[in-house]
Amino acid sequence: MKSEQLRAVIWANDLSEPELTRASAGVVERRFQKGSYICHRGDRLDQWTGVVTGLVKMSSVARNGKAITFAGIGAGGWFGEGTVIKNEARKYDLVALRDTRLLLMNAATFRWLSENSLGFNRFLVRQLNERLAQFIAATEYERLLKPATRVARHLAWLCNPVLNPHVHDRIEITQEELSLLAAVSRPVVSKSLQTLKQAGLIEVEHGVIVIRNLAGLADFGN
DNA sequence: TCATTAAATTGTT
DNA sequence: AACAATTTAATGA
Repeated sequence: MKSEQLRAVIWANDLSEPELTRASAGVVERRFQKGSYICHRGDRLDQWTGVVTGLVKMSSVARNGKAITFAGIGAGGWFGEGTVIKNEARKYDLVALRDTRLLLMNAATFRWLSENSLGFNRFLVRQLNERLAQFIAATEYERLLKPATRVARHLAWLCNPVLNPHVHDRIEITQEELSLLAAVSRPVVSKSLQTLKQAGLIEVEHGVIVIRNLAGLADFGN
């Protein structure tokens, strides 16, 4: 991939010119159709992955057969550093919820950057810290039974400026996609969105949700 | 550019 | 899960 294309990526700002050149040599773009698996749990997809456009769901299947969603990754988000760093199999499924363009960085390039680029490591620490905060919040939210609260949290996470920097206050997501993320039925999403709208936190358009009050969303139900 | 049609999305039963 | 209503996207004049 050309280094000019990589400049649009959030961590490119943290890299020096030679580092950026090196990085771009190890990155390729791939497209995934709506509904297709990017990888299954147990695969050895040892590539660091970024979302250019689209929406990816990280999920797993529990022993009782129920699907558990960990997180949705939107435009500008990067994931998979854990499997690359530890060189182990994926611990979750990755599904494209809509047509998605991904950037894949091979493991050798990732390791070179983490060993040579201070800026790259700064980015990684910031990202890991933010994700840790999100997962801690997720353990708490499992006990929250109110559907509107679950939907609100997922919307707030999708808007997280550190994890999904290119998602701003306008999320292109259908209620069906949101129901897949929040693990509730689509009618419940429909009702929940109306509740959140009445609370003045969001605006609902067709295939689009506009965030009016991000802090309020993250805090909804508390 | 505008009208017609097909497809997607939403809200409700 | 299935329905009707609404909006967008696609097609062709």
